[in-house]
Amino acid sequence: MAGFEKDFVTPSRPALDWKSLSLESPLLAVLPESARRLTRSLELQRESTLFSRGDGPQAMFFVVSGEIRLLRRSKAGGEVVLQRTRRGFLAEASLDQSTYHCDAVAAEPTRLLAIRRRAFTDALAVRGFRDRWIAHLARELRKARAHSERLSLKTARERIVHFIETEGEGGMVDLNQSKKDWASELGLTHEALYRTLAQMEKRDELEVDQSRLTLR
Amino acid sequence: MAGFEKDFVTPSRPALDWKSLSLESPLLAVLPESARRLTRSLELQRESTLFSRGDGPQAMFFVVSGEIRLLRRSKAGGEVVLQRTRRGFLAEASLDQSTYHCDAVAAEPTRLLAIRRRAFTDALAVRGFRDRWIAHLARELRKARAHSERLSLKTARERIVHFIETEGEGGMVDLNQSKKDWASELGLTHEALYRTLAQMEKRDELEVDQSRLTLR
DNA sequence: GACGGCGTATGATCGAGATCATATGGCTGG
DNA sequence: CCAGCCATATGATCTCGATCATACGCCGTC
Repeated sequence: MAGFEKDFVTPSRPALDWKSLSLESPLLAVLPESARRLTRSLELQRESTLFSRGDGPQAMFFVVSGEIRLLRRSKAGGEVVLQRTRRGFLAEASLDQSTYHCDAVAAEPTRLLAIRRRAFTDALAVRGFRDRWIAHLARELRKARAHSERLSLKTARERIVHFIETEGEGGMVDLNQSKKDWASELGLTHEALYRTLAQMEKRDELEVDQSRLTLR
Repeated sequence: MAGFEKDFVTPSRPALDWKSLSLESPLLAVLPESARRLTRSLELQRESTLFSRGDGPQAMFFVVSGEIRLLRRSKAGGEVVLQRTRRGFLAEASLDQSTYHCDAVAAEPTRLLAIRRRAFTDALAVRGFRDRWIAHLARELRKARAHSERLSLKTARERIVHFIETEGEGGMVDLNQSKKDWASELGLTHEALYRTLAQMEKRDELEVDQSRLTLR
């Protein structure tokens, strides 16, 4: 755990900037002061381990930048990615597990917040925070299920349309990521995405203006 | 809403069998008595609508049998499935929405429970139930994310391995569904699944014994 | 006991996307 | 200012899974 325990007993450290963190996530904005006091920032290098299977969860993590992957390694040496998190809470389900069931590894240099577990569960006793946490989980769940449904569509065109219909407003979305990243979110290679976008544009099914996509 | 409102004011109806419902879901097992009293059973025919976009949520639904699909219809007539639910809570995120953002339609004859919304949110104030609801959401979220991750794998073989590694125990799973249903969960046609299983078995990568799959 | 429906299984063919390759423009850091 | 990196973009080829077809065995029904 990379000397993680020590961080909480170290008396004083550079104060976190909760103003700007609040912009990262509405949930951080309402995190009670008592929990904020027991929150620390940490940085991980590429490939370094945040926690391992069997560890007891000590904290709730929030990825500020970079990427954490949850993975399960089989004896055969194969590894399977359970989840990738780039910005957002990590392993929300770990709160009520006595040990982690997977490993967490930084896929690139990553900055995250660690909210002491006990402080976080105490925060959940606070009505306002708890309600938002429930709402957060429910929203993430809806998003994840829509994502699954999208990935089970077979053609690039269908996935694109599904994305615009579900993530957009009245047949229009503004991508807030590169097309390359979008391609991987859609479970496609970037080549396939570029091609399909070009084709749909030629057929007048879609209008592409930078990162703004409009369905016809 | 299929005369749904009326159900709650009708004074007495055949009592629900909470014993057997509790076996369906551990959450139903701990649903407080006050909420149980405001729970009704309903049956929907194939193609009939449970609720429509713009309706205010009146209840939390639990699908007992059959299938409900949440879908968004575009003006162009295209429809996009956001989620399919066969057994389990439906649209957990609807609790804190003032109106539904999608339609809900029965894909086949479906039996479900409707827990009056107010009764459900009141139940969430009860500590024991709330904690379990949070745990439920977190677990479903983990499952949904693992599912997405699996669907973003490109080959049938990889998806099968991912499934066994994540859903199974020590490289072994017991499917509790037909291979055909499993194929659709994996985002494959059943033909592709049968073929890949046969191939993996021939190569001694996998042992298939009825619904029991063991990875080597 | 015949029939129909469904899950299981495999063969043949086709096509969409993966893969590999190449090119261009923009941004950044030395 | 140039070199290098990355997102964008498109061409050529190949592969895996989708699709269509056929068959078998099980089970419940009439």
